[in-house]
Amino acid sequence: MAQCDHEAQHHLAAEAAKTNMPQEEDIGRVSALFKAISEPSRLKILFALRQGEMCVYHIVEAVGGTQSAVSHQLRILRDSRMIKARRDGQNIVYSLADEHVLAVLELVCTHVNCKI
Amino acid sequence: MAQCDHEAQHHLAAEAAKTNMPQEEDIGRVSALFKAISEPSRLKILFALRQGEMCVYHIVEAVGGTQSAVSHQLRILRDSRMIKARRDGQNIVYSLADEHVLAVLELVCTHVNCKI
DNA sequence: TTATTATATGAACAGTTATTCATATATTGA
DNA sequence: TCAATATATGAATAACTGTTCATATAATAA
Repeated sequence: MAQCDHEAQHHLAAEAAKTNMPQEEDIGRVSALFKAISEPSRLKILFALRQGEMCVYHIVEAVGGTQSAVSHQLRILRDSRMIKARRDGQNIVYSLADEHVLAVLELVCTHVNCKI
Repeated sequence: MAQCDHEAQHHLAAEAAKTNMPQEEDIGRVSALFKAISEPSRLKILFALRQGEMCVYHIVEAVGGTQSAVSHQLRILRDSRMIKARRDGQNIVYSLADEHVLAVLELVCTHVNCKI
């Protein structure tokens, strides 16, 4: 049993936390979203797409790495709805899914004090 | 070579992306930050701490799991500066590091609610 | 149709990470 | 001092993830 000096206060907070804890499913969705943008290669792709939509070839040109690796990462970003894709002839053109993506990126950059 | 219909436009975007790509070090810092909050167990801890500061025992009460596992996750969150700790007698009391943490959580929750 | 180009994907391997278990450290009270 | 409590941590293991390689799919042109 906990015997801390703030037993009553912390217990209330813990109870409130349990009450307000998002559903397991939502926790999973949010963590999946964070996970999608927690790898340097994927983060670079997102930063690159701030400049506008690009097909795979130019994304590879912008971020480096092999076409295969970039394709795999694009798939993950797409599955987690960070980016969207449309076919245009032989090419698939990718772009950021919506303004929330950019907002999250910039907010976190502020948090870590890095200039973008 | 890329032969897409938007060669000129995409090439410009790719060049701009390379020019504006954050330093490798900053990419690493941002992705590390996302990684810290991309696991369900850590995310639950952050959601719990929205209710206010808590000692380890009550965090365990709020999010479940073993004391050891929670302590390991607290360490990761602390190292990545998502939470801060202070000793209070026998207890270590944890709280969210600053308002950015909450802001990021809520922004992403909004994003998830809008989409998916 | 076949050849070429652009992109995607399955499998395997290497590197990473979360949990458990046992134990260590630190504080308090007797 | 010793015992009890609260928290942290090292090691081991299992699960997960990113990349590479080879190949598949899809669109276009000849």
